[in-house]
Amino acid sequence: MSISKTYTISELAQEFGITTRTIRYYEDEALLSPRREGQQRIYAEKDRVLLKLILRGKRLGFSLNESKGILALYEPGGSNQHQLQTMLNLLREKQESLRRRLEDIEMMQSDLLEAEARISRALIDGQANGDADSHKQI
Amino acid sequence: MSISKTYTISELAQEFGITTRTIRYYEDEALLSPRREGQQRIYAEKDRVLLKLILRGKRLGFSLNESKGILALYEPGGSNQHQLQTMLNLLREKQESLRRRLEDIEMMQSDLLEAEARISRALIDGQANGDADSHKQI
DNA sequence: GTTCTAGTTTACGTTTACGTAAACTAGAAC
DNA sequence: GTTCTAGTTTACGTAAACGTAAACTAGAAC
Repeated sequence: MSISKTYTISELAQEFGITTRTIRYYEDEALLSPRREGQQRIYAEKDRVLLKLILRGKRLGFSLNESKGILALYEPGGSNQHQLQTMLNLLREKQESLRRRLEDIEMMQSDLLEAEARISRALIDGQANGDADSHKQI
Repeated sequence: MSISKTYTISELAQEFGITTRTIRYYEDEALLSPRREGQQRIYAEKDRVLLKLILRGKRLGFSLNESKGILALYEPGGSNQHQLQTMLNLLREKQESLRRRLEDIEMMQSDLLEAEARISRALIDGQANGDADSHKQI
């Protein structure tokens, strides 16, 4: 196996447009646990992927704690039947919640499309009047 | 026109599974502005719709301030060409951001599907062994 | 050897989005 | 008339997710 690439904290910060403070905070919250070299943190590709997943979760409105739960699903562990079943259940919950969010997005998208049509119409109407009535409240 | 239905604050709170405190807070933040009857708040259907949009935004990870911006897009106003153009731009930004979120969801969904497959396999393997090795870390 | 440059720890501060408690009001029910 | 039952205002408290500043470390560059 080739020695996989590693990253410094500021490299990751720059790549994802966040601060180093944020990355260290995620470590405090036990979402990341990079290797140490002396006193410096060394991030492996795996850590980078985790960070990406965390930020994706954030954009979707998951709390760090929820994301933590999701990250656990990617880990190899969970050895016995009971733990595996628990993980499967959690997984399905998360999938459900994603489906709901998908619906939310779709509804909001169609709302925004309607709004766009309405505003576009108003713009065109305005041009037709040579913008004579642009002071009027519609 | 028929007199449209109105709601009390606790009716809305119950319908959406939130507290009255939350609803009043949204009013403080100028996201809602219900009618008053004496000292009581009376919510019209319009207010209910706004509330629904706010909560949808919340589920999608929008801050109240972002939602406020989105709500503005549904209002009739914005009379002159410049304002309309600004709104149109804002609209398209929001649509872009929704598209990104949609991608996030799709990626996370496929990740979760993979995880599900992996865990299901582990479960079945476990059964095949009569769970003999359930203590082993995989 | 000192002066950058990242990186680190520690710790207090801040914003957002409410929770929670206290003290008041006003109609309804008895 | 008082006792519920919503509803109201005011105000302090809180959890999450960082921001920000201070004081330190350690290798690199000169």
